Amino acid sequence: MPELAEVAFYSKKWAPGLGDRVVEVICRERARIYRTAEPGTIRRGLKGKKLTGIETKGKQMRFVFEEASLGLHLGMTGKLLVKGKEHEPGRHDHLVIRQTKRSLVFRDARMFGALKFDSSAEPDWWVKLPPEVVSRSFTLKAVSEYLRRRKGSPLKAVLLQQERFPGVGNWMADEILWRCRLHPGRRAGTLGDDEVEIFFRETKQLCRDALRIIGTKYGRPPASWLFRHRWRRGGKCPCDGAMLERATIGGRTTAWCPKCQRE
DNA sequence: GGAGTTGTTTAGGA
DNA sequence: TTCCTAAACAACTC
Repeated sequence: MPELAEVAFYSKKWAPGLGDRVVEVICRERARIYRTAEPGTIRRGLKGKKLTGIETKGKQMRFVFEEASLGLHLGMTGKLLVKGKEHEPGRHDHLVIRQTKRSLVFRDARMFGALKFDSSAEPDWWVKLPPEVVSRSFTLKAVSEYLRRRKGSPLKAVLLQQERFPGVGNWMADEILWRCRLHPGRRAGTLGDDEVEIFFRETKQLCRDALRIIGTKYGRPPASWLFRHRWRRGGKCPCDGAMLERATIGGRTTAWCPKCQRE
């Protein structure tokens, strides 16, 4: 489920644990989320440490402890919860961090999520993440160059590239292209300068809007967004009422309006 | 029972 | 080399 704004929202779920110390770490050892970090390392590295900070970049999260960083990606079905300090881990609770007053829980049914651990303050895997779409260093020039580099790819596939559009996922990509009135199957190299500029502007703006609406209180986007119509059978374009189309583009289910987003 | 799911990585082909 | 696509991962819902 989680894209940029949902990740921002979920990261705050563990905020009640800020300033409190880790008493015990429970890992479901064989869970696939440990493919990128040893459970033993995480257990030893976090025990006794105080949670001091929470950050997100795109779909990545980082929980900062004293002399330790825990990286966390929610994958497709990951969720963060806070439970009582005696919380008995459920079937999909693969990581439970017990503090003095509560348990911080990472729950993930499909286990596409992943963890990372480092005992330094600024681990490479965090520092080297690409600039956020809403930041100043996300520029028209960078987007324009990237579109040229991926000139043969459909726009939908390009927007899903985390190295350039960190945090953009399936529904956000559809929403951006719908706002731009660009067909998702359009090849990246065929855009004119004016279209590139619109693409750049709408990408940034949608990320801002999503963070505002979903990022802090998990609000529901207004009915004027494609979001509210894209999954419904017989969904209609909120702009002109035309029946939405659906197909696999860039390997993912894609919805668009055939009337305003012409090929 | 089968198809589909808001993500990422990797293998292999062009 | 570089870029692009499809498959694999796993569990749940419709």
